[in-house]
Amino acid sequence: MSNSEKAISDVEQKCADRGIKLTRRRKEVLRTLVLAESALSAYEIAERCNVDSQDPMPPMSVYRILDFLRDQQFVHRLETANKYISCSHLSCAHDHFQSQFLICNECRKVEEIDFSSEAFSVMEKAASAAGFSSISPQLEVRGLCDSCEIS
Amino acid sequence: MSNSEKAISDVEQKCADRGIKLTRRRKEVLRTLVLAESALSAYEIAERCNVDSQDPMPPMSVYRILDFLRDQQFVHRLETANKYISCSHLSCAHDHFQSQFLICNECRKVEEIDFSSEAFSVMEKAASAAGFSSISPQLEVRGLCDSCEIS
DNA sequence: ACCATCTAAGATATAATATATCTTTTAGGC
DNA sequence: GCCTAAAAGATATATTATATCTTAGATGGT
Repeated sequence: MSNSEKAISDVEQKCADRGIKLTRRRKEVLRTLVLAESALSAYEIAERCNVDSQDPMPPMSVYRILDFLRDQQFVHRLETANKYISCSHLSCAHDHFQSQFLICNECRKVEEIDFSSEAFSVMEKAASAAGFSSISPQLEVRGLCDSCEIS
Repeated sequence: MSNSEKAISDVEQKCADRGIKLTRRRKEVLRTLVLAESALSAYEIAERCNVDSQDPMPPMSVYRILDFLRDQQFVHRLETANKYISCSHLSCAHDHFQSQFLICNECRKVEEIDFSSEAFSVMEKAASAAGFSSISPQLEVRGLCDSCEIS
């Protein structure tokens, strides 16, 4: 089984465990994101679902389904890009509340990484000094990936 | 002179130094942002310019003017909010290439702060381990400001 | 198996944010 | 005053997103 199909069946299992349904439509959206080489907009997801498919996926359904998948942490929204990406931990057993993204400004490649807790606490300290707390663990950092840096 | 008017006249001076023009329209947009209690969308800026003004400011002009003001670092775009905010260093003599924002998820208050270079290098290290470099110094961190945290 | 109920999906309208492009006006240099 | 370049105006349209109402499908109780 491919990594992608494994991820999807792992999600299916998690849904069963949680007593929720990974319907055909939800699976279509999830699969599209798992197979995508980059983050996609909701309308791009709809388009891709509609290649080789009778029964078109309306963009509005994509939004509804993305809400569901995001609630379940199967999908993340990149706030700085207005795009969506599948979680890179679909097959992990543990919960992961952190999600830090590195986004290449050139080729739009996205890496989901885990900052050290040290890095996070440095941020929390800076925030707290400015009167902020309950800092969200989602962080989006833009830069250049190695291949784009060279060229 | 109020702080706001001082900021605007300092910008005027900087423009003169740089050989560029802070036109009446540009000043209107800048003043709106300097006076704003929070970040504003381009359309909100246009609306506010149009209160008590003959000669309406079209939203499309706001976008053009925002491009100019952002090029000059007088204004920043909050990528996670699709809104614009005046730079908090309008009256500073030094350049400031860093801009980190703390955004309150509750009341939308925004603080522009300077992370320590230590904090930044921790981030750079994590990024570099994942194959990213040339990390942008703009960072948007969401959380709760002190007053919203209490309530 | 039938119906009641609840959830998901479909359909439609419209809001909010943003870009592209072409024309007109304005400001400055000569 | 005239020419040029920059700024502003005007218009069309693309992109992202929310709201709402209706229909279909799955689930559970009897």
